[in-house]
Amino acid sequence: MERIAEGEYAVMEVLWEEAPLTAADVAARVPENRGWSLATVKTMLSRLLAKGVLTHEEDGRRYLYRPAIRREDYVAEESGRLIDRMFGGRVPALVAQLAARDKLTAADIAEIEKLLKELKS
Amino acid sequence: MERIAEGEYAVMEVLWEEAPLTAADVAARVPENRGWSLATVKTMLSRLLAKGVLTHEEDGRRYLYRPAIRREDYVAEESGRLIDRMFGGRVPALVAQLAARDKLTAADIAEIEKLLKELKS
DNA sequence: GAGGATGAATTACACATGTAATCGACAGGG
DNA sequence: CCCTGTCGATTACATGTGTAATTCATCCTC
Repeated sequence: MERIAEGEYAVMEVLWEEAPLTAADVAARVPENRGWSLATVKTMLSRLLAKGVLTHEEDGRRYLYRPAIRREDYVAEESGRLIDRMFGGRVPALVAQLAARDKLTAADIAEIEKLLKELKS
Repeated sequence: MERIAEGEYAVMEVLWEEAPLTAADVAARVPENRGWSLATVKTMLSRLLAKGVLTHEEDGRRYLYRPAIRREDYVAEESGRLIDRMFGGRVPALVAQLAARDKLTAADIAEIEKLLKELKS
């Protein structure tokens, strides 16, 4: 699957949240803190189309954009890539790292334990 | 902290494994499948120096390179970044994702549970 | 029907990255 | 002492990315 750059990912998030949308709609929904102009968003949309991760259908003079890939699939791929690169593919190594950095709250721990318990059943 | 590109990261891995090293040593230790020339490795080293994530000391006419940042720190930052972007900062969401994708072996699960149990004590 | 708003497409440009080649200095072998 | 190999430094160049401006067509409003 094509890589999606960080900025482009923000556009994908918008469309995973709600689709189809026009370019203007997407621009309106992109997080404020990006500070993007409509032109910038349109560039992103073109590039995402070129990468094949978006599709568009004509709606009069405009396009309606929608994702061509599923969020879960992309997220799974990226997570896997990071775990492979940084943790030798070992998920426990990632969890150990998070633990060592105090990234796990008591609630997180409880939730993960519950998840794992259900997994085993 | 400065971002480290994927290729550059491979060079950092070498130096985290063993340091200090000369440029030639690093090149010799970079994974084969990269297929990099010595020149390429030297470019990487320069860029990593410029980013401040490596230091070098003179050794006669050569340099000896060594990491200026700790692997754990960098890995922690990158993991955090991914978890923030893709899972809204929620580690359990990441674990759930991995579970749903069958990325967790029984051994992984057992190991993680052990880890979490120790954490609580 | 003319002019402004709005769409997508095209072009722009700087910085990052992958992937080197080349250059000038110098050290060591003959 | 000169040649050759080796060093780091400089330069190169294509592609990706962030961030638009410009262009050209078209629709809507007055």
